Amino acid sequence: MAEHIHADHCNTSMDHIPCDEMLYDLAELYKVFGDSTRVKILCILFEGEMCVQHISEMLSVSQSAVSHQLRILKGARLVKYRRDGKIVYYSLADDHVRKIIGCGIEHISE
Amino acid sequence: MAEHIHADHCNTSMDHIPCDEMLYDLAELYKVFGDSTRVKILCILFEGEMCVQHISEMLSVSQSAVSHQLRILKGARLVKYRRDGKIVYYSLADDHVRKIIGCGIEHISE
DNA sequence: CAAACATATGAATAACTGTTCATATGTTTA
DNA sequence: TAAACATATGAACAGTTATTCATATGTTTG
Repeated sequence: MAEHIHADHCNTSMDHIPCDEMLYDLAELYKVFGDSTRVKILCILFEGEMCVQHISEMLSVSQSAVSHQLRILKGARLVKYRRDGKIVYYSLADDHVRKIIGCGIEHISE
Repeated sequence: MAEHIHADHCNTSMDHIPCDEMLYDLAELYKVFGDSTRVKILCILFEGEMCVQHISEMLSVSQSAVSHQLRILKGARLVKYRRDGKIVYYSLADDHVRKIIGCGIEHISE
C-alpha cells in the first residue's frame, strides 16, 4: 500500500537515481525474496495454484511456517489466494515474480 | 564462487523448478539487495565509479559501514573495484544489477 | 451442533544482520 | 621515515527475523 504512494512520486525508469523512499521500498521487496523458504514457495507456485498443505509437504516445512511466510508474500503482493471450502489456494499475483527470479538466476549462473 | 558450481548443475530457464541449491543461492543474492544502504550504494554506482569516502558522504553513512557493505556487494559479485593510490573506486560489476533493480522498481510502481 | 479438518496467528526463542568503535593495513607526501 | 590519509576489518551490541508451539478462526460433514 505504502509502496504505491511512494512510487507515484518517483521515477520508474533508470535514467535518474530513484528517490530514497523508493529505494527503501525496493529493499523491503528484495528482503521478501531473501529467504529460501519463500523463494521455494514462489517457485512451486510457478507450476500453478497450490494449497497450503501441499506446499508444506513439498518443502518439508511445517504448516505454520508456510502460513507465516505466505502472509509475508501476500503483504508484498507477490501471491494471491482464493478459498474453496476449507482449502485455500495460493498462486502468483502477477508475472513480476517470474521476471525478478529470472533476473536473479541469470546473475547466479552467468 | 560456490554459486557457479551449483548453477552449472541446474537449469537456467524457468521451464522447470530450479534445484534446491540454486534457490538457496538465489535467496542469498536477494538478501544482498534486501538492505536499503546496499541498494542505495548500487544506485549511486549507476552514475559511474565512485570512491568509498564519496559514497559515505552521499549516503550520510559512516565510512566503516559503507566499507562493510561494499565487502558484501563484492562477495556477491555485484560490484568491482580498482585502486588508484590510496583511493579505491567501486563500480557495478555488470548490467545484471541494473536489470534486477529495474525489475523490482517495476513491481513496486505498478 | 459436535467433531474433524485446513489455515491463520500470537508469543517465545534462537539465529542472523547492520552499525559502531577501535584499530589495522596500505599508500602518499613532507 | 614519520605523519597524514583512505580503506578494511574484528568484536560487540542492538535490532530483526524465521521457526516452533499452542491455540484461534473458519469450514465441512456426520
